[in-house]
Amino acid sequence: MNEWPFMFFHAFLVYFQSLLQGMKAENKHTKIIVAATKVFAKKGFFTARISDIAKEAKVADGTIYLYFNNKYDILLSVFEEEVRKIVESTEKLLSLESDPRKMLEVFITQHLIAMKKNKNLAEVIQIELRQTNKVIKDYRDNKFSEYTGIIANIIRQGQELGIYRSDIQPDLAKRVLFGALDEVSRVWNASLETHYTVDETANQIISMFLTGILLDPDNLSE
Amino acid sequence: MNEWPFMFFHAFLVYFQSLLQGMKAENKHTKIIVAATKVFAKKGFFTARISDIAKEAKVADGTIYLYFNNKYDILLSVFEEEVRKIVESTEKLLSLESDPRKMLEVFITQHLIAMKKNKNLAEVIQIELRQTNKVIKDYRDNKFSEYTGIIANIIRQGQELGIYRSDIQPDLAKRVLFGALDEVSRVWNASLETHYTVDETANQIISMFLTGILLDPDNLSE
Amino acid sequence: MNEWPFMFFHAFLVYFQSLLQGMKAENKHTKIIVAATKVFAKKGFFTARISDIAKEAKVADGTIYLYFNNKYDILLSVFEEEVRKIVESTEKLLSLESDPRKMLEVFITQHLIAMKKNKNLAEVIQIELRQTNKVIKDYRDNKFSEYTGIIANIIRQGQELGIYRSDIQPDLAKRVLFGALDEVSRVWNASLETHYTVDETANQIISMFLTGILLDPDNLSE
Amino acid sequence: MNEWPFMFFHAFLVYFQSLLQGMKAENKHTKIIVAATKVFAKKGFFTARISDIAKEAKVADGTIYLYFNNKYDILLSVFEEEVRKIVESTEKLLSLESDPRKMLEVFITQHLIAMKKNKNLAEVIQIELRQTNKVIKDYRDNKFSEYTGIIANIIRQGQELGIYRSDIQPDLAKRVLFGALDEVSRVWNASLETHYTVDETANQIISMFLTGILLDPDNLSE
DNA sequence: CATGAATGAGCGTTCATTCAT
DNA sequence: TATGAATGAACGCTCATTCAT
Repeated sequence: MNEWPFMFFHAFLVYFQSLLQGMKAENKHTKIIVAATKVFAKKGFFTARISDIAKEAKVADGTIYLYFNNKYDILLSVFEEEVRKIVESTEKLLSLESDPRKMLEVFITQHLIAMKKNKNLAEVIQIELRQTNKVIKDYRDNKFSEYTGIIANIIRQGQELGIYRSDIQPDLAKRVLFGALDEVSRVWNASLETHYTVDETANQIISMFLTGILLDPDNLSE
Repeated sequence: MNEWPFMFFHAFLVYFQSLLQGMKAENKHTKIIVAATKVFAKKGFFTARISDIAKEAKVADGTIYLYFNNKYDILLSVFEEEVRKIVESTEKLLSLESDPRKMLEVFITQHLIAMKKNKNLAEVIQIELRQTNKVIKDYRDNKFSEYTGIIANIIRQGQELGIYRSDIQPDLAKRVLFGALDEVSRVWNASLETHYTVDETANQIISMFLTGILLDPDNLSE
Repeated sequence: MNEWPFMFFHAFLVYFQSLLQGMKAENKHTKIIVAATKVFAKKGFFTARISDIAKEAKVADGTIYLYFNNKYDILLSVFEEEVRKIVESTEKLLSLESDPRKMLEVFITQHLIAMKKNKNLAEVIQIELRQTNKVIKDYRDNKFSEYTGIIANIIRQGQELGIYRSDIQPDLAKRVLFGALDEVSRVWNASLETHYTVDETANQIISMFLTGILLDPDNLSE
Repeated sequence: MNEWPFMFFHAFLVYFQSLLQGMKAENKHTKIIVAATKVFAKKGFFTARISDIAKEAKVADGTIYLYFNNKYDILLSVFEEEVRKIVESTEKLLSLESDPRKMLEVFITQHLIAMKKNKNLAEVIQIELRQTNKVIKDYRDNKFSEYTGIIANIIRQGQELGIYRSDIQPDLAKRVLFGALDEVSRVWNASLETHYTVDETANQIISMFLTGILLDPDNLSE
């Protein structure tokens, strides 16, 4: 039998199908990630049910296990995906700036914007950072520390340029700033009370972090 | 089987036990709180088992339900108890100071000391603040906000005395400071890496919060 | 407080309770074993559901896990219990005999009686021997081989007394006899067709195993 | 996307594939049977997964359902196929013999050889005979009894020729012999311990079954 | 009050089977 | 026919809570 036409067009077939399937698979994976982000944010990791995520993603429960190993794997994926996205967009924005003062302003502003826009994201970071098993934490913190590491790097650059105080420990300052930002956005999600706008909040935090809260810094308590 | 002797002496037993109960009750409640604090800190709220707490407290599982309505009620009690204690000790310390600058130093220092000394406490606050059902959160935040409210009050006092910048929003600043402190202590517990001492950390945070990280505050980015 | 009466009668109390609890626990454990034997026999290990066993034992599903680690542990316990019982009763009967010929008759007869009387037992042995994971099999076969080992021992005794042929391998003969007995009782359970009585069957097997099926053993095929 | 080329050549594809199907169908069916035999033997019916069989047969999971109705149907087919093969080869061998003594020797020897050579076969018979639902059992036993029926027939022939004892029940004897053979081969597969060779085993079983284990059959226990 | 055995609702996960391509 | 992604029913097991003693 001459198999030539078969093989030739089989190539086409495979090609077209791969186009479709790539999209399909991507879509389903993404759909589950998006759904899980929403559900985890709303109910927390432990209270969230696999069936909630499945329903939200409009797939069957079993389908989730075609894309993830287990419930925790979903959380991990959601977290890494969200962190990846924010690291990426942050670095893109920062590449446009060279002044470490401006860079911190950009970091602070975009973090707050991101958290405000995507409340799920804020929640999932909260959950991931505090809700899960310590054993696995270290690995993830390494992953996550890419993000906070950006702050430390900005500060180091500023110190080299003589803009930031050299007695400041960058690794401590990065926690101070991240903690401040995180707590502020936590409250946005947790409480129903009205709060300051993103701009106002960003300005205050920038100002506090850069110049402190003292009216007259030269006049410290004795 | 003749049950008479059993029942007869059971009466004795009950009587003797009742004698002990006045003092015991207090002790049991406390013992459970202490045990729960330890267990929640170690395993997290959802991963902690009632039987873990019971074992740690050396009581029977059922006994816990004589003192608490349900698992969540234990967490709430633990949280409130811990917050009560820290609010109390903080206010006692602050009552000895009048300079708002000194007062912030005291607050920062004692918070870090408390979290370092009692890692369980830090964990439980983390858990309580991020791990539990939103519906109930508002109530507790009100309860908890007594503590962060202290910061806001100090700042307001400082503003009235012209020490702190009047453009700073005290309710925002309290979150910024609490967030910074909380994140720093979270990392102490979460990671095994070595980190700065309490003193060093306190000094850095005090300095950052009061005067900012700029070397020359007058020379802001254009 | 004088604790003497308390402690004295507490001893009574503990004693009485231990009597009750020993019985209770024993009863529940036994109830589950009995129920599981019935259910496994009826449905097989894999088709049997924990809830079936619980229902049969009139306990809650969860109760089963107070007495057994997992489903397989139940099967193992059932098997060991049944084997223990039959080994025990068999050895009791055999201790009354000294003639190895009689002993084999006793073994064969009591095995068939036991299987006929307790069809569940026959089934559970079948299941256990063929239905479960090979990895664990060796351990259990060691346990089970106590029973078939009885046959080998009888044969060895007979060989020493010059009653049984010395060219017979006891370890092979024990499998031959056990296999024959087992297959016969398997069919009793599996098929609905009428079959020979226990006595008739026992006599036939005794006769076949001892003297073979040849009319004239001296006249073997050339 | 223009789907025209895809659809056009899909028609080709289907056409070419249809050409292959006559021969392929046979092959696939056989491939699946062979794969299933292997997998069932290795893991047992319940532990075996359809996907295991599919992988072993190098077909897609769904393909299996083009040839079999369900998982149990596969087992049934495997069993019948294996039994068919062994019945066929056994009868071929037996047709060369006329002496019922020789015939039993042939049956015993070839059964052990077959089980030793094809451990899968032994396992599948074990599984089929003991692992599956009773409801369906009778049908299959009828099917399977073709094989054990051979033993009964040999014995009946021997009885008619005055070679085998006329008091022996052929239907019982067939179970005794099959049970013995089956148990011996079960142990070959189940345990890792060394065991007798096929020849040695066959000789022992032949000898036991024909002449019994007594040294002097005339000297029965009183 | 104290106990801890018992309960049973509830969930994560598996896998035989289906079906669109 | 062939594929394998998708389905969803079903089950083993856990653990907060109850209650008889």
